[in-house]
Amino acid sequence: MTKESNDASHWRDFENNPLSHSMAHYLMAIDSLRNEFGYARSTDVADMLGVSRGAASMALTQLKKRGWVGEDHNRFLLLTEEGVRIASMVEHNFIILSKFFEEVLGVRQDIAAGDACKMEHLMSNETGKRLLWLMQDLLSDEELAVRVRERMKEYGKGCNIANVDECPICHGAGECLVTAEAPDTH
Amino acid sequence: MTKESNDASHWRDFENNPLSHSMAHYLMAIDSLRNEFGYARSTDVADMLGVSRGAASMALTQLKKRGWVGEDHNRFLLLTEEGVRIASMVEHNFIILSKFFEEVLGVRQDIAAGDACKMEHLMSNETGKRLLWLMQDLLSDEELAVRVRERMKEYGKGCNIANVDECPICHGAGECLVTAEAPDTH
DNA sequence: AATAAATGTTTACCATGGTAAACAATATGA
DNA sequence: TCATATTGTTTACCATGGTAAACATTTATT
Repeated sequence: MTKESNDASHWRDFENNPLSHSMAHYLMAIDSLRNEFGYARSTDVADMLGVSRGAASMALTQLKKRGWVGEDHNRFLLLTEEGVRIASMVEHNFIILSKFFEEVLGVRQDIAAGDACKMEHLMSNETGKRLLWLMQDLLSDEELAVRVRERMKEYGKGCNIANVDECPICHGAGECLVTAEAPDTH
Repeated sequence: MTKESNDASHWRDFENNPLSHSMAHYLMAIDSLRNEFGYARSTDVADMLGVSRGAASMALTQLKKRGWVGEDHNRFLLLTEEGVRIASMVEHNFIILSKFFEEVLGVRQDIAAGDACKMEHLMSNETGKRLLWLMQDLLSDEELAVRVRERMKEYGKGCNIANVDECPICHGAGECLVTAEAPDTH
């Protein structure tokens, strides 16, 4: 294996993701505003997202060009069919991820929501649907679900793996985060 | 609730993440090169990541300023203690996520790896450690693990939830992705 | 209808993180 | 040693996605 073949081709899929985090939130803001107030204007979107009217104006121009946003007969913003599909997927991914982190893994609510918000637009539909499929069981009252949740309750103040060799992931090879403190960067 | 209070304050944590996707991969490239060849130079990093030497030069200057990268007595690139910690966490997160997607959820290997690569630097240590804790069980041969994996095998060609009302997440409210096709954007 | 307020757009700017190309500094080999 | 390669850095540029401020347009209100 040459060093070039290692990683070069795929790591930049992140920046080439067809849907940016920013665009996802513009779409969801329109969806949310229309559900709550029945209409959405550029300024409302800007206020909801906490950006300037100029930023919203330019972003919405892009979204219209991509065919994800349109206007209704009153010139209010409207998601196209495709726009609705994308916004729905991201919203669904957020709910799936945050519920999984919070209700299955037992992560603190704000951390769970923060992590989910960052990842929501990056999880593929395939992964999202399978995670949902699993959670149908894990959030039920059946024995399997109860035992998984019981197991997570044993996760104490920190991870109780005392020895790095016990890590089922790295098997003690190299640096292991099981016992490590979180860096300042997270 | 005003519309402003909704979402404005947190969705931009994504772009304010102290560790960018790009920076994470520069750190991991140095780690990987040193493990494989015993040294890492700017050009090697550029080749491994498939970017120009100029881009690598500028990125590495930033990483040195942040105190995550240094040079050894031969002027070869070196991760600082903090750099190692960050690179390790991201690498660990990648392994945890891709194993979870592939071996627990049954996602196709390339999709699992792609999703994990995009999310690796965004998952908090808290969430990562708890997911690892859960996977210690789910990847074992114990009854609980076997039953979870059996359950995932029942996930057929698609999600078999025929009716949106059956979705345990949205309970039929609004657009539901359970039965939806993946948009082109993923 | 005239004025004022609200809304929307454009412009010049910022930062990140790429490129290509010019240039500078090191190695290396005849 | 001297010429050539390799390695590293800088520069001018690109795109995304923000800001503030100027400007234009639309909607109310008197």
